[in-house]
Amino acid sequence: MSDITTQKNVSDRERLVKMLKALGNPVRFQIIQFLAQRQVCITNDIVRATPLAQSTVSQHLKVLREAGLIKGDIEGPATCYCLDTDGFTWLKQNFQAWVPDVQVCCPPVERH
Amino acid sequence: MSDITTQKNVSDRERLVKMLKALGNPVRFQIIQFLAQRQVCITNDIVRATPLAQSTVSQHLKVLREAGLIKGDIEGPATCYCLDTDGFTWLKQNFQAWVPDVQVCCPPVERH
DNA sequence: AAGTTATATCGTAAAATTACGATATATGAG
DNA sequence: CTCATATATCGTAATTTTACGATATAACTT
Repeated sequence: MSDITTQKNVSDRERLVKMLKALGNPVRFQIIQFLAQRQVCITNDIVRATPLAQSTVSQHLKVLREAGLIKGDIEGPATCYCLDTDGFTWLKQNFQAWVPDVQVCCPPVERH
Repeated sequence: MSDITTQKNVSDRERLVKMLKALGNPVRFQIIQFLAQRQVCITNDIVRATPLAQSTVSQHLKVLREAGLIKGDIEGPATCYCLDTDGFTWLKQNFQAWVPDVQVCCPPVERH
């Protein structure tokens, strides 16, 4: 309990950090934007909206899935992706809770 | 303009993604938490609150600085760090704006 | 001036991420 | 059954990130 890596709410914090990490990549961030706009689409729609190889997109989708940001339902030969409602609700709440609201910062301090 | 990597607001999006990436690392996230709690402290306070080497912490601080999340003022021989007010205000606003608010997701769709 | 403290940067090793092509699997069409 | 389509996974190369020790710099102390 002496350093900042041993605290309470570890699993919540880890979940949040995992989500932020997943979003902190330009390709994945834009896949989320694309999915938010399209609501529902299959993998191939995302691949075609991208300059990347299908396997690369599939890998990014896996990261987003494992972060709890998207859900994929198998529909016949394709996989139908959409945003994970619960995941995003949780993210928005916890982002507000964990990421500091800064009011005043860097007051002039005297250090001796 | 045909794929999702060519859109408007690129620099805002890039700035947001850069911030999310910076936060999407457990060490850096906890440095932010630590700074939010302590308001102001020098590098060595953070190093001592951490199991990591000084150079490693310094490197993480650089990432946070370059993402616009913290500011460092040189005070004598030490550097005095605090959260970047403007950066966090911008982040919170743009997170709300860019990260989708999901209401309904995955309606049952018929695919032919 | 010499020693101490605080920190950033450099060089580098190890690990993780990102991207690709190839492949395996599964579904639907003919 | 065969072919086409859709996608996940595997193997792998290139790049980036993460971490460390060593070093350079800068400011106080004595």
